[in-house]
Amino acid sequence: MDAFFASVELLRYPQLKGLPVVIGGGRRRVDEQVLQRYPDVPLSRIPVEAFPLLKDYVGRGVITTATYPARQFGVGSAMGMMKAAKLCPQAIVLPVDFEEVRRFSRTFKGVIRDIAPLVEDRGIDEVYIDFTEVPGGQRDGGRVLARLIQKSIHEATGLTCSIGVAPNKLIAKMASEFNKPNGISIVYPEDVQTRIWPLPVRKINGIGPKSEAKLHRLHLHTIGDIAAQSREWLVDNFGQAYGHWMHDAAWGRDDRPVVTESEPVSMSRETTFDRDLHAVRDRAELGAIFTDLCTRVAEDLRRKGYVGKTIGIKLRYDDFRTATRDHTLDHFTDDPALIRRTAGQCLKRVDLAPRLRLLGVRVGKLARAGEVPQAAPPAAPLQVAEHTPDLFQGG
DNA sequence: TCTGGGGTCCTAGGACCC
DNA sequence: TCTGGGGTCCTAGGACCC
Repeated sequence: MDAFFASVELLRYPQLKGLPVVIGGGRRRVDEQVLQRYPDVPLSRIPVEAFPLLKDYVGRGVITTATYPARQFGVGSAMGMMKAAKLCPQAIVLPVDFEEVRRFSRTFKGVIRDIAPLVEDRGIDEVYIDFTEVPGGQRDGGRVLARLIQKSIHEATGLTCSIGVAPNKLIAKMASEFNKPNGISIVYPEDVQTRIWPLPVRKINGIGPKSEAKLHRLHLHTIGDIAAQSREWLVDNFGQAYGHWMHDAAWGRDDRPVVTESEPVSMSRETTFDRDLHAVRDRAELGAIFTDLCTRVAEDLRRKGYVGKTIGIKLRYDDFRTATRDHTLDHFTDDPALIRRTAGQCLKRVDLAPRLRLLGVRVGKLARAGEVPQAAPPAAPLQVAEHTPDLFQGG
């Protein structure tokens, strides 16, 4: 989907079309205060001047999506709001409305499944679609079906998307970016040398900032540069698994199937604080946040019908270092109190001297609630000795 | 003025078992 | 008396993706 989060907001506020708009930020919903000044005005009639600007933003958020006009200023996904404010202070800022975005996500995926049933979820705004057996899926290299999907999504949602059609997922993903927004791009196997090799290495889905930097140090900049290396050389420099994968990727080889169903591996909740907190000095505040995170993961588990065995915590220190600890129980649970107690024990195994900027709670080793061997004993006997208050509790 | 939140997968060492 | 070899699980960290 093209600039998905932003496009969803533009449906509500069409008066912002053509303007630089960024979506993102933390919990400071500046917009609500501003927009509440117009209680009886339809959303689409609220004057543009009333919307909050990036230059007035305060907080630790990052940008989730920027409209194309905003991107002209160099702002984009994952950029800190404060940095973006320097590049484009006049941009309008809106918070993420997850419920609304999820609603549109379900709608567009439903439209696609009605046309082509083999769909793999790739997050809220992306899917892989297997065209192979869809009637008409081969006409004009897939362009006819791609157009039909675009048209159907637009009719159902008013939103545009970009589609890449290729022999495999790896190339299709790259192709989908060739004609953004509202574009279609067909890449045939014989096009790899002319259309893929000139691209920067970072365009390969699976090469991130770290690998890019290492490739640059080795004087490899384009995908063609990687393809020119021997498999052995890549294995020597990047290890067995990654080296082989990189060689295949550079040659456009990818045999991963489109996976239509999958089970979750873990569920987690985490939060970055407005200001860094100290385990001792801000104990009460941290304790409340910690308990809330545990409660929310437990709610997520119950709502979705899962139980988990491994309870973990995640801390981020003021210098951005991350620490994780986890503990595997001998039975499955979705009990918030047990999650809280177990996570509390994990807390005792990390350094709590530096200030913290983030706290998270994770439950892994999931199983469907109905399919575990035996029901979790409600008052599971976590050893009495272990059941001493953790740092965020008591007193 | 740094850098969200929710995920997956991989690696590597150690425990433990046969 | 000198250290096998394979497998699985647990834990911590990290790369990467949307």
